[in-house]
Amino acid sequence: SNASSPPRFRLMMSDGQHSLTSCLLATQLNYLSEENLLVPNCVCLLKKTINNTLADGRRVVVVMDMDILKSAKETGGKIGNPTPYNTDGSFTGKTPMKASPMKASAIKASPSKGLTMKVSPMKASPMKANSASPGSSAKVNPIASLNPYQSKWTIRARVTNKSSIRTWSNSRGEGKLFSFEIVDESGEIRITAFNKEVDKFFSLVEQGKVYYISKATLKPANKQYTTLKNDYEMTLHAYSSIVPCDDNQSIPTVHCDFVPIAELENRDKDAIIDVIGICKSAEDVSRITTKNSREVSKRALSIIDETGKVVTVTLWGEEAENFDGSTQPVVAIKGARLSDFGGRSLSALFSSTVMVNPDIPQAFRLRAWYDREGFAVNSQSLTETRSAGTGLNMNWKTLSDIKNEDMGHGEKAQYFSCVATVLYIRKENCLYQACPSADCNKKVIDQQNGLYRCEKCNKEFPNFKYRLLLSANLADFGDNQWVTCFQETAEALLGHSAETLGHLRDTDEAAFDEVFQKANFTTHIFKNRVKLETYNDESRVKVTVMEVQPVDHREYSRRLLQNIYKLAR
DNA sequence: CCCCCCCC
Repeated sequence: SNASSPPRFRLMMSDGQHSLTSCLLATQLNYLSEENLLVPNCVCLLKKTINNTLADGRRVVVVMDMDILKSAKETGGKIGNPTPYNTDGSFTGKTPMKASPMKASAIKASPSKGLTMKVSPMKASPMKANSASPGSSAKVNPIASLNPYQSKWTIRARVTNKSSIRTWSNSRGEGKLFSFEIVDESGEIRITAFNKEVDKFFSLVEQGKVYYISKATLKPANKQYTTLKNDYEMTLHAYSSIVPCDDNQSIPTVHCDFVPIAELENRDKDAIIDVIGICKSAEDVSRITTKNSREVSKRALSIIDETGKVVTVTLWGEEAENFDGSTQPVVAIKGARLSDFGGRSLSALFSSTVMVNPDIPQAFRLRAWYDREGFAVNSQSLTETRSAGTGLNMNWKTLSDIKNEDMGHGEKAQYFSCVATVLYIRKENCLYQACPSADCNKKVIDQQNGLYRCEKCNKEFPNFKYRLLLSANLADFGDNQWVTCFQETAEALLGHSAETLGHLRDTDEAAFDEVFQKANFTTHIFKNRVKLETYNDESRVKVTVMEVQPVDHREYSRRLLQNIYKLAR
């Protein structure tokens, strides 16, 4: 080899009828090991290497691919006379080597004349375990044996994860693609189809089915983008072949290593894990804008398993849009990523497989457990959520609890949620004229000259804005409670803006009254702050409504059932 | 030839 160029190795090879002297790059030489003596097109004998890399005394019989021979030819190898060697490296003196009949195939030698080369393959031993399926002349190669230096192979594998069609547009062009993952007994690999191959193969390739696949291009996988255990990935091209296979008993189906939810606390951030649980509750789907200003749908689920722990899982895109959690299905995800958001949470990736009510024993076990007792367990979530959302980590109280538990008597204010019905809302003094400055809500003084003075801003304005400050009496089955609602919560309760109400009060008293009538006896979820306040030596518990939300009756009923269940045992 | 894995 030349010191200034990448090291090359001179090889002498023979297929039994022809011999070849070739130069290979060191990287190609790495393939010359026992593990890949697999491709039957050509039997070659590695006589010696100049470098010490393989100079460990071994003589290696290498079964190589046509493309290697071809590229070897182009890089300086030359076809010579037959020079057969025994597998121990000794010269037989005869031709050809142990030959089995097989139809000849041709290679084109570039650049000029076509060159036909007969091949008489020797059956390499690793192939025997994967002999051809009945009625097929194709030999089946293990996925693990594939590499870019051999192209004559056929694999038989099951589709474990199929993407939807995606388009791209960048400086290098635009197009569409889809990809899928396949598995056989030996390993797994990702396959990508572009443009025309998308049209040709997208509908043929189905999740879970088994296919014979051949004539695709292998290239190194970018490990940055894949968690599959393969150094290569596959690209389909015009001549690629994908043929459905019915004889699929031996091909493994998707295998999951489900991690119990409670166990997620001990796993590392960014771990890729499989998880299964009952979807206890699901958010509505929502649209968010990413940092790269892309719009995407998302939906968070809360899933629970036999450990009694709950974790939030986020689905994205179509998966989020199509998910229906209303029947509390079993959800299994292969390859979800563990994040540390909110303590511990999970996110589905593009490479994840999301299965709803999968036909697997773990799913049936979970279903039985949940319907029998799981629904009522005092579950704890690994994911702390600040928003109302799931209703799993809410501090639910009845109104009588406020008094019985002396809520708000401590140093800090306490927060609780309740389901309660409006008994009465005071109309009197519910609206005030406030400073029109954006961040100031101070009550203004009517100067009676068309101007309104704000003491806080120390300014006079020709206008004011209406703001709401409601006193309302709420009741549940056990007690009632006076609460205060400021602007936003008051607007939510009354269903009108402060501005509208102010205008109504000034112009149409009957309509104004009706708004209050309508709000009476409505039931909501109230999220409240409670604090004991002392004014003029008189202490009273003050409850302020922070949020008013509609009752999710399904979720509320479940909670009631759960409470009944707890009382009953 | 893609390679986006996001948000709170």
